[in-house]
Amino acid sequence: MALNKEDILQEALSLLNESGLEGVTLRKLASRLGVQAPALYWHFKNKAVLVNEIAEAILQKEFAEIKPRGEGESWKEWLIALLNRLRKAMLAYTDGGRVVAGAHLSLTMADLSEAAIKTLCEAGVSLRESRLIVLTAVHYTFGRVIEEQSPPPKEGLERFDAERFKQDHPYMMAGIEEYFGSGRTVDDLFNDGLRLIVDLRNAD
Amino acid sequence: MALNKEDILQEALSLLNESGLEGVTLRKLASRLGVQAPALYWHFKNKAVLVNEIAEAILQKEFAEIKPRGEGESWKEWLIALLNRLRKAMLAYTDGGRVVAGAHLSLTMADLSEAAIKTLCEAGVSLRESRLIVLTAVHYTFGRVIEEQSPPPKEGLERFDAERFKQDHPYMMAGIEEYFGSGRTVDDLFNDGLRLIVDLRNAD
DNA sequence: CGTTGTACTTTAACGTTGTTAAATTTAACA
DNA sequence: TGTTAAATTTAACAACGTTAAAGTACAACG
Repeated sequence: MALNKEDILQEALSLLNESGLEGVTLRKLASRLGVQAPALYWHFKNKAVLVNEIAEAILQKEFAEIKPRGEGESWKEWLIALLNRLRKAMLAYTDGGRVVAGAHLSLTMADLSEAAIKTLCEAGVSLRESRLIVLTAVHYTFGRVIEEQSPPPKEGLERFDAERFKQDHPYMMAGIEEYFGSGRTVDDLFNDGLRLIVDLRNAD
Repeated sequence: MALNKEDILQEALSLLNESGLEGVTLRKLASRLGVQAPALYWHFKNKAVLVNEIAEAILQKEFAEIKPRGEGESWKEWLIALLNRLRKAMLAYTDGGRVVAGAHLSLTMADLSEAAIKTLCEAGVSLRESRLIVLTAVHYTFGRVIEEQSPPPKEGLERFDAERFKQDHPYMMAGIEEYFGSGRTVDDLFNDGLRLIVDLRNAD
């Protein structure tokens, strides 16, 4: 019963979720599949392409098909929904942001960008602005998710004077308190930023 | 003549530029410093904190001091200039984006964010919007630089049908041609995106 | 002068990683 | 059955981060 690319990727995904990107090791992955590490080299030429395919698999779970814009839906709402799905796809796996953003040459990302630019154009936005908005929103989403998935402050990593920090960054602290104190979440924060980019400044 | 943190970081920076992040190995770094690898452990508790300090050093080269807003300068221009410096700092080193974005708990980044939010507030922007704009712009910059520093398509990495790709992504291709064909650069693209975020939609 | 102690480095080793070469098993088909 | 291609194993390599222990330098102190 020969191994199969789909199964390998499936197991790689759950290993990723359990151990993080650094934990995805060829031997661990092989062992879970009941096989020796070098066997994987028959299916992937090296680890880098394995990771690339993991990224593709992550995206594919959410973007098997890309919903076209609905009737009563503005292109802005549509684009925001699309990028929420992109974020969700990456957040679904440990280090998903780093994995996906680091994967160059992703077909799914290309299809997604193509669909987005096309949708904006067909809604009357110029080609240049369509591309600009989509690229900006995508990169924002990458940067944002990578930050969200950064490891927690690592309790006690060298002595870090929290009191001193607060004192030196009053605006940051006040801003955090003001924002989350009013019941908003990190999802809201992501979408508020997105709305800046698509120029939906005072909506919802 | 004992080693010294500054010298180690300086050498680490040049090694980073020559070999990329994966090339920054404790043995290579030690060898350049005329020392054995374990010697570095007296100065850094492990490689992770070494890399964190490398990130800090990268930022510090550009942000030893943060220029306050000038007289005739709008907060939008000021913020855009600041983020251009941030991008420049990261682009100055191989994998600088990944290194800096991956470094959590960077004091320089915190100071930078604090200064930015403060500057916007003092220019009359609300605390919430100041924070929102700054966070969004910073994450956009991270995502963008990481993408810019992604390794070149790796000539011939598995068979990749460029012709097919162009055919399947006409809007992307047209958008690229339209943009760069008119003499614009990647720096322009970065700034055009930035202007979306700070709401400077039709200015140059 | 000799001793003690702290700052810094080396030597030696461990376990783990990605990867390759070669031998070997498994499956498919004539 | 015999042959060929597909798939995996065994064995090994160099390189990695990291630790423990020993060693060196040098200042301070009695």
